[in-house]
Amino acid sequence: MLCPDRDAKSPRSGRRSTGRVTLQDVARAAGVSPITVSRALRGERAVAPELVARARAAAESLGYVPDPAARALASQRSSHVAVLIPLLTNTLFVDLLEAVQSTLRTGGYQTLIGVTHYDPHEEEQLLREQLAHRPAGLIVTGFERSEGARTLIQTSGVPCVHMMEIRRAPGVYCVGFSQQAAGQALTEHLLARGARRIAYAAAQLDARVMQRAEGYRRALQNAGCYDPALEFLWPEPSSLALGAQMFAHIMVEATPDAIFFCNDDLAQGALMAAPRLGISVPTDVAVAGFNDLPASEQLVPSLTSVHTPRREIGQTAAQMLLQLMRGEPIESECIELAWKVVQRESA
Amino acid sequence: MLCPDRDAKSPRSGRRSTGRVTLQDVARAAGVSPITVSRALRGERAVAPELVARARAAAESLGYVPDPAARALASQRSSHVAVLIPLLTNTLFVDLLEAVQSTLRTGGYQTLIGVTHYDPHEEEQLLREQLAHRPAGLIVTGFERSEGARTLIQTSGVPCVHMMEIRRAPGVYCVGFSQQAAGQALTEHLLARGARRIAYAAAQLDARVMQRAEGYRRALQNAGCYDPALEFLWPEPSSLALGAQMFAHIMVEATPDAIFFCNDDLAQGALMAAPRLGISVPTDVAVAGFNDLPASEQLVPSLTSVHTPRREIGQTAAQMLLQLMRGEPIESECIELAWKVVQRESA
DNA sequence: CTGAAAGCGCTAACAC
DNA sequence: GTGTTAGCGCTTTCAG
Repeated sequence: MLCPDRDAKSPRSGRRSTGRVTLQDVARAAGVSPITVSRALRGERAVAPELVARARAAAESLGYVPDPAARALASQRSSHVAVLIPLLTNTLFVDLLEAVQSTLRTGGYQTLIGVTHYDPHEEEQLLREQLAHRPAGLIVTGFERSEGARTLIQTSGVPCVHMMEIRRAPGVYCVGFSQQAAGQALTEHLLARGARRIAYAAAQLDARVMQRAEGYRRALQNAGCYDPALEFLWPEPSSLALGAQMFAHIMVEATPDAIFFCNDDLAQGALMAAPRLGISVPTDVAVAGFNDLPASEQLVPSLTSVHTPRREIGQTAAQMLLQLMRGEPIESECIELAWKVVQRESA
Repeated sequence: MLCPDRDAKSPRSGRRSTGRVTLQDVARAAGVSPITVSRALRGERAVAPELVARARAAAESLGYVPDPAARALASQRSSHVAVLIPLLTNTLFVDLLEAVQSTLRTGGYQTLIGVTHYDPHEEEQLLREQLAHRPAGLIVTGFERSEGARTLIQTSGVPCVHMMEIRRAPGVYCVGFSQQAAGQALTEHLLARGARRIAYAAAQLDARVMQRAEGYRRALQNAGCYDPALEFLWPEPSSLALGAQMFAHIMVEATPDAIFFCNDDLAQGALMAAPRLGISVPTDVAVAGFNDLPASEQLVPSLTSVHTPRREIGQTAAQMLLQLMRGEPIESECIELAWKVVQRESA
């Protein structure tokens, strides 16, 4: 079964034979040329249905598996997609990654992860490494990056899709939503519920956080109750513990009647810490995380959050990239997904 | 600067030139043969220091980046490492992944993720796909897998390191700790604190959960207070919500004086739900998650947990794999890392 | 619609 | 220590 006459033609036989079942072996078994098998298996160009069947059968019976390295070398394109995300410690990005990964897998692509830690320098370095591997595609988070990184992406010629933010520009592919609009909507929702002193609690301060802050500001300015003293922008990394800390600080310093936490971590930490802090959250304090806060609505009288379609963003971005990589036409370069404000009252 | 006489020797010139800077270009610039540059850059075999310097300089000035596909094809080994984990929704595995990924990166390897969803069939399928890419190494979680998967790993010849569990056997590489011993120690700790009716709350029921349960059982049997009615083994996937549900159920059905949750998720969910459930956790109820529960000790009088060195496991496993891939000698095939029981009293 | 030839860029094997 | 030669397994190009 194993390539009986593999060395028939090479005089200094089998010098580097790897024991792998090759296209050549399949071709011999199917009684056609290697290139025909290649085309048949890839479904590229037109091949007589009968030959396709024979090729497939032969490949199947020999257990043929194409060698990705050889394929990449010959075609100048690999089956890898590099995905760059800021952190793995934030469930938002993990959810995105998971959705991206599983969608790409169905398309036959492997996912290479890169964690930037919100560091432009590290992102650029990572991009350089990843692009050296000639990935078939690239998925990055947001638009905030170094000039060098931008150039690397552009000149690489590798199709790239941006997640989480949207920007309408020619040749820019993105899937996300308007962070600012979402922030504004959430704030308006709190206003509509009667809150007036709404604090904004943010950490990390990446681009998206600041866009949400801008939405918050506009909503309050429109309502005539913007107060800079209610903005708490802390640069350190977001975490549950920091959320608890900020919550304690804000409740004491600012006596707000609602708090808009810029993300889940902070909100969740605040909610969990509340009992210990002895701060009995008054009925009119709403805590608003930016996404879904699992199982924590019990801790406060009311909880407002914006449900953002994380998994859908990851999936849609991956699908768009698949189309790009396959050279298929794209309907829209920029897909804006819907989020919604969700209000939950404690039971 | 760009390969001036690239087509000098090929009659039907430039048929498929890719514009990439190749080893050939560097060799020309350095005035040596390609293979010498290759060896110099890889630090393989002995090359005259002077030539090494010239090669490096030329590579640097031309901006040469080795082509991984060509390298993989020629050498039959890629620079990819496949990492298989059960879930991305559990922080344990995310932490492991993060540690593995960053350690591998320092060694020049790329991480390919595979999520098995605790499904042996899916794992086998994934393994098949991943191994087709001839990864340089493989990292998997635990030892519980299908016979087919085991065979795939063995016959692939790809070095493989197991995380999280330990098993001393020739040719088996692993980094982890004894789940059973940890479970037993935690239970004994609770016993020492005076608890007698200790419930075991578990979900998912993978191998590691059951090993911890076995430790729990032994500790209670030794103490003469094992009661099967206190074991709650629910097969559904673990989550915060499930933790809340189990907590309510257990407190009503079993009136325990301590609960050993088999993992963080369940414990955290229980802690968060407690206030709403109206179950004022009595002073003598200890809730023990299996790992670190961030910022939640405030919710119960006392919290016992086992701190397992997740990041250290990931890092150590990756380091071991790096040694294996480089053909370096390994001191120990099986590394057992230390965990510790941590007791925190509410302030 | 099918095939022959020619590499993709690199490294293993062997000589010198 | 260095170079020569011959591929790794696939796909592109160009002819039929």
